[in-house]
Amino acid sequence: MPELPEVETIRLDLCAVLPKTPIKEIEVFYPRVLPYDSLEDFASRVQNHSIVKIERRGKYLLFLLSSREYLVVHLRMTGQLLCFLEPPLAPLRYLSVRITFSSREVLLFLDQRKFGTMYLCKALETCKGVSSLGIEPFDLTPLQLESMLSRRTPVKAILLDQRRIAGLGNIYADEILYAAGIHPRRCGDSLTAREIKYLHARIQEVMTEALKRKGTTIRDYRTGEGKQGSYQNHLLVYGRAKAPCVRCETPISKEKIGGRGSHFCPSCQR
DNA sequence: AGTAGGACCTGGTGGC
DNA sequence: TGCCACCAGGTCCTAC
Repeated sequence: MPELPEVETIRLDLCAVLPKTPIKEIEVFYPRVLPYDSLEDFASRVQNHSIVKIERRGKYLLFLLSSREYLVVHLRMTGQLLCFLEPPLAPLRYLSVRITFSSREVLLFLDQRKFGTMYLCKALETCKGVSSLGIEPFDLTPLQLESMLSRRTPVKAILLDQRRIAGLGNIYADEILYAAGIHPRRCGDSLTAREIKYLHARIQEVMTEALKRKGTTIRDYRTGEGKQGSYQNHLLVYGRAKAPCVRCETPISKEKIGGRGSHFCPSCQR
């Protein structure tokens, strides 16, 4: 689920509410949430340390601990992070991890599909997943985009490749390409300089708007405050297969491109 | 270097 | 209504 605007929204919300007090206890209810660390090692390295800062790279959340280690979290498809002042009384479905602070607040990691992961790392440069991430969309220059596109690969696959651009996912890739009027199957090296410049601007525009609206809630995504985002009300192609294009009324197509369901207007996107 | 497919999971939806 | 195949916002791995 969560792409850059969603993860950034969660980060901002958690920055406002997460306590600065030490972590008293960390309970793991689904062991595979920790792909690299043993439960004991993980708990002992987190316990008694506080969260100093929350950063983000691509779709990863990075909790800097007072031990100088990073607690790295990836929400994958259905992960949620919610902070409560008091631990909820009723047992929660899909609870993967519960972090309890010495001031009694709790941070819950809920994950219906259980794809989400958590691990510790000493330095981001050597951190699995994070170290190979590409450029943040907001830092991307038109020139960098041009060099990424100079290959015989569908432009959609290039936008989704986290080693190139970090943070774009399936929803926003479809929306960006629609806004840019570019067919997702076009090879990167077929784009003109003018198209690349326009595409670059649409990346910035869609990401800015999605962030402003605190992300897209299709089903599971919630902000750090447990609320829905609202960009789903502004989607023009994603999830609109067979519905009329808002510009030309041609039915929106849906095809598998680069292994992902891709929505586009066969008339507006060439 | 590329891409296609399967794996990891659970649950909602659409078709019959 | 009931069942089942298929699909889902992400990433990693293997095989071609």
